[in-house]
Amino acid sequence: MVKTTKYGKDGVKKGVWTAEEDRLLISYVNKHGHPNWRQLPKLAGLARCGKSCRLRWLNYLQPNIKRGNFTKEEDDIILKLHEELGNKWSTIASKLPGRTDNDVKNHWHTSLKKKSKSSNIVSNDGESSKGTSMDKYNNKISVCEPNSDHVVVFPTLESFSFTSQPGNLSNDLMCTTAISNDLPITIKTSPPLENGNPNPADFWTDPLFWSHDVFNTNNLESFLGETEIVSPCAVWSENEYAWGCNYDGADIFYNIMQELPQN
DNA sequence: AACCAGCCCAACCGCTTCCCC
DNA sequence: GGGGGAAGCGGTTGGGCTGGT
Repeated sequence: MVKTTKYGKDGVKKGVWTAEEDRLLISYVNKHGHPNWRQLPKLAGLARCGKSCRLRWLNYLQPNIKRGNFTKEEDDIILKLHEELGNKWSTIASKLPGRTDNDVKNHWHTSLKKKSKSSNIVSNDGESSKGTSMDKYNNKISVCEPNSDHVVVFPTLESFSFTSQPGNLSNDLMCTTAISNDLPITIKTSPPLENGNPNPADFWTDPLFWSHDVFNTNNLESFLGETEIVSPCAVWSENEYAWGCNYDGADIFYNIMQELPQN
């Protein structure tokens, strides 16, 4: 940013706005509106370009601008919409009253991008999205279905077994998830296999690999004979693990979970 | 207290889209 | 249809702030 005041070769002022400039801009727009931004600075007595005036008004001076920290709800909306729309900041901002595209964009780059990175899902068509996090210290996995508000929280996560190194995919990569609550969740698990181990290669490519619906933990119990789901798991990178699940009839997700730091 | 690194965010730049003639 | 000007949009910059050493 040009925070110290500078002048362009055409005499146009750049840099941080002074209180007096703000006052002039507010006063003019309140009286006349802004039918023509290019003409506005001349008429308002400002040594700025129209673009600069427009930006200052839209991002800072117009009424009902909300300042201060983003709420958890706003964060969730941004994360969800960014997943659906990508960097369509103005569209995302339009869903958040009082927030500007610049606000949303800055907030994304300074805060949400990291959050988003720590909870990626890779779907079976190879595209990345977000929504899964693992907190093994608090025994929780959360799964957020792309393109919906639906979040499933697996309430207990009793054991993990990661036996391979980052980048490896082999038959000894297993994730054991024990569910004890009677929750209305749907999970597809791998069918019993001849050798007892799923093939991790299929895990990445075969959408039919997971074939059994389980509608609650009672069904799960009757299906598996025990309240334990064993699914293939890959060590994706340091502190990141991948596993697969499916619920509510949605397509197979290959979830990348980041191990959260212990509090 | 001084220095440094990383973060935050206001503002700019350049490209795209829209709209009017 | 197309040319030009205005507005909109997203990427990027960099000064100030803050927390750590």
